[in-house]
Parts: sequence; C-alpha cells; structure tokens
Amino acid sequence: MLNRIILIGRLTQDPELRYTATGTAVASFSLAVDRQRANQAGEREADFINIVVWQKLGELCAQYLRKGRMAAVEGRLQIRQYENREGQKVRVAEVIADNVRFLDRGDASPATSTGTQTRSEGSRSMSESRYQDDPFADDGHSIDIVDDDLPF
Amino acid sequence: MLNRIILIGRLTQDPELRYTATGTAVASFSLAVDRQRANQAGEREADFINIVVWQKLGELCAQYLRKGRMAAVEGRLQIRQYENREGQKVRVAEVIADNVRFLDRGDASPATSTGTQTRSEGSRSMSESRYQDDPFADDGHSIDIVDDDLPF
Amino acid sequence: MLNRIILIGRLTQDPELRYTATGTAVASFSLAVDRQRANQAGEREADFINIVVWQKLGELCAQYLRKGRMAAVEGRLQIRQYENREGQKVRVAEVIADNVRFLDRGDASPATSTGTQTRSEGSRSMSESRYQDDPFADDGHSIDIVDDDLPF
Amino acid sequence: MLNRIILIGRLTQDPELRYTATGTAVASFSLAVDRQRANQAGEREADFINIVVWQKLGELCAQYLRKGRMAAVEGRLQIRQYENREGQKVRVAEVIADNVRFLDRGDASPATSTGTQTRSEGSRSMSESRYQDDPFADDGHSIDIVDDDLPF
DNA sequence: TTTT
DNA sequence: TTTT
Repeated sequence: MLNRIILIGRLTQDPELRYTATGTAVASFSLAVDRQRANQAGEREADFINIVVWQKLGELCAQYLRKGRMAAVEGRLQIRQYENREGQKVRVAEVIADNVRFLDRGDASPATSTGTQTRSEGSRSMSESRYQDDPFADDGHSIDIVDDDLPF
Repeated sequence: MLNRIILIGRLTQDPELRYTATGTAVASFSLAVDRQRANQAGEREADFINIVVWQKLGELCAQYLRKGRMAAVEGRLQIRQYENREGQKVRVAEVIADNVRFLDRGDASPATSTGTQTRSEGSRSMSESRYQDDPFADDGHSIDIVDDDLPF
Repeated sequence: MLNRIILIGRLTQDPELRYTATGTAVASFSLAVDRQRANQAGEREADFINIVVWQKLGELCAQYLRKGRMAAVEGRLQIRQYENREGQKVRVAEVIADNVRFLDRGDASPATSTGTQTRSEGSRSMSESRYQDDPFADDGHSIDIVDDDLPF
Repeated sequence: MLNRIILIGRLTQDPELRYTATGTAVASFSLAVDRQRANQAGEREADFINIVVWQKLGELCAQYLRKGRMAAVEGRLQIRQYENREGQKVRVAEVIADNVRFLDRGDASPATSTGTQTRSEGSRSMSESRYQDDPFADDGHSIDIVDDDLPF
C-alpha cells in the first residue's frame, strides 16, 4: 500500500541501457550502499542493490552515471518472482526508481563510451515526468547563495 | 551511505520468533505490499517483502502481529549473499526494521498460539531503544493491555 | 534536490476543499502525528502538520477523510514565506502530498456534510496520476464502493 | 505515529553550535533544498529548512559542514509552537536529524573558524548512537583524518 | 559480478 | 485551532 525507499550509494558498474520491444528505455545498474555499522569482524560491508530506471530518466542515468559515481535513488522495492530453468523459484529484489540525483559530477560530457543508444527526445527531467534543470547536483556554483539573495 | 525504506502492508503469516545462540530475539515475517498500479492484465499485484526485527521490537511484533494484520515498517534494505548447498550464489533481500507500527488492532490478546518464546526483559518500545506507550496505533485507549495480560 | 516525507497520523479536523480561480481542487487538513517519546513531563506530545493535496487526490481526501481518521501521507516539505499585514516575515511549513492512504475505514459514505464542492472529473486515483483501486487500505475486501455510491 | 523526512540540499550558512544548561550539544543550520519544478515564472525555487542536530552528531556537523556544502539529512519534522513577546502564537518547523551524510568534501580541515566549542566526549558517529567510520561520504580515503588532527 |  |  505504501512502498518507498531512498538510497545513496555508488554505482558498481556503468548503467546498462536496453529498450523493450515497444521501444521503452530501461536502464539498470547496481548501487553499492555502505552499511553504517561495521560487522563483527570490523569490516564495513555494503549492500549491492539493483536499480531499474524506466524511460527518459533511465536514458539520463545511462548518459550521466558511470561506475564509481555517487547517486541518490528514490523509488519502490519490487520483488520479481520467476522460475529458473531448473524449475526453482527465484526471487529478485530491485528498486524501481522514479527519482535519481547525480551527487558528484564526473566529466559531465554525455559519454560517447556507452555507444549506440539513441535518444528520441531530449529532456533533462531526472524525475519521472517532472522538469529538472541541471543533471549534476554537486556543483557548488549552481546555488549562488550570497547573503543578499536571501531574505534572512 | 543512506538506506531507508518505509512500507505499509499486511502480514502473510504469523511472525516467527527465534533466538540467537547468545539469546538475542529475532522476529521475521513476510509483508504483502500492494502495488499502486494494476499490471497489464488489470490485476493488482503485491510485493512480498521479508521483514526482520531484532530484540525487543521483534518480540513485540511476535506478540501483537498476526497474519492479515496491517503494519507500517521502517528500516533499511539489506541484501544477504550466500552460497547454497548446490554451490549457487543466492541473494536474499530483507528489510531490517527499526520501527514498526501496528496499524489495525486485532484481537489484541497476546496470542498463546505462538507458544514458547520467552522474554528476558520487558519493554513496550516499538522502536529500537525508544519508549513507546501503546502498541496499537489506531486507537489510543483500545489496547486492552493491562499488566496482568502481559508477561512483562 | 531531494525532499521526501512520510507521515502517519490522524486528522484534527475535516479536510477543507477549495478551488483555485482556474478550477484546480486543493484540499487541506492538519495531521496530528504522535511523537515517539514522551517529553520530560511524561506527556506524549504530537506534531500538528499541515497537509495540502492538489487535484483529484485532494478531492478524494475531502470525500473520504474526516476528523479523527488515520492516514499515511507521502510528499515533500514546503516552506512558504510571505509578509503579513504587519510587515513581518512569516514562514509556513506544509507538506504537499502526492500519495495518501486511508488507514482506517470510517463510514465510507461519501459524506454529504462537506456540502457543495463539485467534482468536474472522476477518478479513484489516490496517488497523483496513478490508478488506485480501493480508497481504504485497511481491509482487503472492504471496498464497498459501487458505482451507485459514488458520484463518479 | 510515523514521521520520517529525508532531504538533500546545501547549507545556507555555517552551522551554529550551542550547548544546553546541562551540557548537551545542539547544532542548527538552514538547508536550501531546490524544488524539482520551476514556478510559473520559470524560476527554480528552494525551500529553506531548519535543521537541528543533537549531541555528538551535532558536534560533527559543526565541525565538518560549512555554508554551501551539500548534505543528506534524515530525521523527523517537528512543529514547535510558542507565544512571542507580542503574544502571538508562532509555529516553527524544524527537522530533528538523526542521520546526516556529508555529500561533498570541503577543505576538510576541522574549521578553526567556529571557535570555542568544546567537546566532552569523542566519537565519529554520524548517526545517533551508531559507529561511523568516515565523515565524508564521497570518498572513502580522502578524509585525512588522523587522530592527531582531531580533538577526539 | 560488485563502489569509494 | 488541534487527533486517538
């Protein structure tokens, strides 16, 4: 009835961008989210969480996110259940993201390295069907906060 | 780095309560969380999400929650990875809850059905290490909890 | 850049439904959210948080929610700043909800008490622009909504 | 009953650190959280949200956060109500944070500018009562924190 | 399969 | 202005 998850972590790989038969874009990647507490052995572990991003937001992720980059991901947790070739029931957990923030800027050049995906229509929307101005949230100069700008 | 999930759903089974070798309580149950959108076949699906609750909060869940009851669960998503007896890598997703709200009152009678679990120390805390007055959120006075009803 | 809040509480009043000059519906109400910890005097306090719900979801809130009813509200925290008639800067905090779950069923009769608001277009969507089947979350079979009961 | 908010934004000022009569640390600062949608005038607005952080986490914020820095803040929304000197009821909204992530490294030098605050007890915990290894989330090794640099 |  |  209510299902909301928010994660901050780093990509363990470049996003993969695919298209469904009907042409809908789907990006997917794994996010390493460090746990807050070390385990009994004193090591800091991470959870590796699969993220799925549809449509234009997925295309933007494919364009701007890379392995190692930090991102905030907001969405819902989905459990997909299927039977594998051995007839065993398998459950796959993935976060269907509807909002992704790019938290550190890379070389923001829209990565030629990822090759051939084409973008039918341009948009900077980083949240499903909402307008979004700048893909990188971390650049200090975008805020331009000086005392005179603020009413307090 | 940040990992927060909030769910509202219904238990698909009574909680199971276990104790570790060192005596720590762990409750677990599966929560059915209805998706907001129907699938292409027009059916309303649900995600079945495993919830794990440690310590006193787990004991309270075991005591007050039952199959079919509604609960709000707050915690973090954890991906456990292990190798099964066939040598296959298996990934298990579960939500480690640190806050659980009981959203509809059942027959709040502290269920004898769950049998033999013992409780070392009493508390009504429903959030990890915070005091909490009444287990049922839907009704300030309805709980029918009097000291004689409870083993603590 | 990211702004997400999730609340569960009870309405302190019936929702108020208004329409903008251009005909957009806006519902507003105050939600009493009990704090988890008692204060130093041992009393359990609550935060009274103003909720604003636009469009069809707002109309549904006005129809189904009433004073005392429990709801889960998901949205973003907005701080409105204005100058009052005495020239003082006033800051108003409100949660702009994009998802509301009705957590206990009342007498689900679509309340004639709220009088005259008219609804241009019908939908049972409880989340902004998503289809939603049943207004009451607390009861799998409870919908009891048949076309004859509803003005849409 | 449930009250959870997660924000990502930038500080509009250096944190202020105070101590209660009983010696508890409290840091406070304002976080500028950009809205996702531009307003009707096409401008991108921000919400300026007051953040309050108690105890050691507050001291860490005072030490490592500065005006313009980006942070993720997790906590609960609290509405404080009081009467001002003119006898008017005033409502103040603030987020009581129990988890703060420093999302871009500054000059991580533990800021002499904030002067005289003293720290009774040391910890690097960035979440209330949880151990946390490195204050900056964006770079596991970059912090340059060695015991000699820090007063704890 | 894993990030810093 | 406040809910159970």
